[in-house]
Amino acid sequence: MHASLTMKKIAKELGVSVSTVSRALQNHPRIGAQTTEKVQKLARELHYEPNSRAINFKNKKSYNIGVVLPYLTEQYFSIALSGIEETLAGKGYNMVVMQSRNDYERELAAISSLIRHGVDGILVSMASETYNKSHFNDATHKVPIVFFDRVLKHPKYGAVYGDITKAAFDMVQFLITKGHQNIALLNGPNSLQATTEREKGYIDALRYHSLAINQQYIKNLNLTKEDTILKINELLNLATPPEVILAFHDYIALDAMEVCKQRGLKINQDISFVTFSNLSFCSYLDNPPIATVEQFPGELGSQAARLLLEAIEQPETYVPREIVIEPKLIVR
Amino acid sequence: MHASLTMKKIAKELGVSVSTVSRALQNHPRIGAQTTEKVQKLARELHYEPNSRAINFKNKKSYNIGVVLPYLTEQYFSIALSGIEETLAGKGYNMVVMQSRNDYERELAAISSLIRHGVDGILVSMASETYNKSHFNDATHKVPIVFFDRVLKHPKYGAVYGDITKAAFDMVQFLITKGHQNIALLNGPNSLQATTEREKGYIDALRYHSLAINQQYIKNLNLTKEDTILKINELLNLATPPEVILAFHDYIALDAMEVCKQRGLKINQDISFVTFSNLSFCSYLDNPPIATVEQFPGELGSQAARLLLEAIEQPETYVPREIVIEPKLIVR
DNA sequence: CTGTTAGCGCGTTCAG
DNA sequence: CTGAACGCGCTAACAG
Repeated sequence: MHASLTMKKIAKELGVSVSTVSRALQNHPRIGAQTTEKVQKLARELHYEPNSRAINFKNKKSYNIGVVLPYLTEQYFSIALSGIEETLAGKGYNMVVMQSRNDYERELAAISSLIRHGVDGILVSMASETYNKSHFNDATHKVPIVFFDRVLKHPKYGAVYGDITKAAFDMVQFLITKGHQNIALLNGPNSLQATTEREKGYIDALRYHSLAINQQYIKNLNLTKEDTILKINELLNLATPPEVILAFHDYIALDAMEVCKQRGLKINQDISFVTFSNLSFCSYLDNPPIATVEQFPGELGSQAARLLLEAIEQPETYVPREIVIEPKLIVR
Repeated sequence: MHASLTMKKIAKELGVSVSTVSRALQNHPRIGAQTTEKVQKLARELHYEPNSRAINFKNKKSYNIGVVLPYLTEQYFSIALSGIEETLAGKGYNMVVMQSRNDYERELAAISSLIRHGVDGILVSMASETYNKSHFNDATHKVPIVFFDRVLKHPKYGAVYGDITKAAFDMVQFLITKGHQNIALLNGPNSLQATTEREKGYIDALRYHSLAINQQYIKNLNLTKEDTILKINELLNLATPPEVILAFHDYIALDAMEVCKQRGLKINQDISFVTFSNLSFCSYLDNPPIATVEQFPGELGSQAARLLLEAIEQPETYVPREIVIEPKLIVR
């Protein structure tokens, strides 16, 4: 770690002014050819690199984007993150990542930390425990915010998400046409917008096919394994247990499957599962969920990043808007 | 996005000097109680927040740490990343993440981008395609570098990694005592230090138990699925195919298992697998690898972060060193 | 073509 | 107790 080499030093060395050095380094046309050459030569020899902190300071930009999401160890989010990184990198931005762990306080702390660290904008996938949303309002006075996947729908914010209602509708319809009638829903927590939408699609499809809605078939989960075990047992204990279960995502399905197996049920025979995420390892299972909804998390992240960059780079013309990514039903 | 609120404005508003505002905001003892109160009150009302870019600039610190790793969608790395994030967050640092995708050029670009963005230090898990290491040398003149997991062993760099030789030795010994003799190794690429170490442990254990080394049982993979399929087929086509296969990591084992199944072999009966990572979803498999090595990636990341913070915060006393995390054999 | 000056926002030293 | 002045490194408007 050398003592930092500044333009000042190379200016003194060459007996020219700092601004001449500055201009020579950026090939300013109004600088003499041999002066420019002389400066660039010495800069190269000394391995001069401009101090990015000074430049950021002057430009009021850091070219850093904050990302706040529940867990980066969840494959779904890590794929989204990968999409974000790719898009940002292409535009010269870097990505600062923080996990909320689905906790409101942590989400709050993450956002304020990012702002204090001087990011140019923030991408957020909301924590499931976030009921009070005022911190987003505070933050957006400082930097633009765009939501992805777990979004807050409000004209003030950009948002990129999948059409969960349609996905749920399509999924249930598919199950009905396959002859299933007793279809249960292991849904997410109430705090997530998608939970309501998923339930709506589920109910709409049943109604559309003139099937009764059984409220006992609808369970909201808090995303802990314990709760999943509790709720799947409640379903299995019903007088008429479901034949198919729509699970919020693959890990919920896996935990529920375990319980079924322990109770002597054969997966995809006595009971089947379908899910709302399409994680790669499911293809390695002997009895994977029979259908799943691909939500294209990478695309989600990428589009959100693009929207945020627009907000940052064209603030005058930018209008917060929502982008909907069509999910795709995949039958295995 | 408001026009930025600076100390200057609140100073003018109150008819005091900027330095008074500065001092009042940090509760400087030599400022009058009511002045301090007055300043802090207005600052609160106006939601004043110090401009971190200015502070970073002055302090020559960004409190940002760069992390470069192959793929953040690989669970192993995302767990490491999670450990890094947690440790850094506790010390007020944020984490800037970039993927090398195992590509040398991308790794190079990532490191130089991070330096240009002004990070205070860099954590690296090397790309498998990185044969030329000079960029690390260049980079470390600007900021400290600490390696984790896929390390470059050199006195100049800090490094945190698992004792792969011992892990491989223990694993093979376990298999031998279980009565296995024909043990093959689906190893990583040659560019990774761990590949050599794993092979050494494997060979040492066989020798220790006076078993012959069969070079045909040792395969190096380039981590593509195609190559895995190729090499497992080569093993299965041998006159005496192996009974057990040590796989570099779980995804390699899964791909290899697929091939075995297609060829009519029963997993854990005709042929068994053991692996060098312990990914959560394996517990959901009907026939998971019979044993695995837990390498504690979160701990690896966390320790590397701690080491790097030491390098950053106590540069005078810091001496680059290596920290070895003992892997643990897990029998299922 | 090049040097001087000013300023970005903040902390700190030096005066008073 | 408080203000003025300076400097961090770089860029750019303003003078020559």
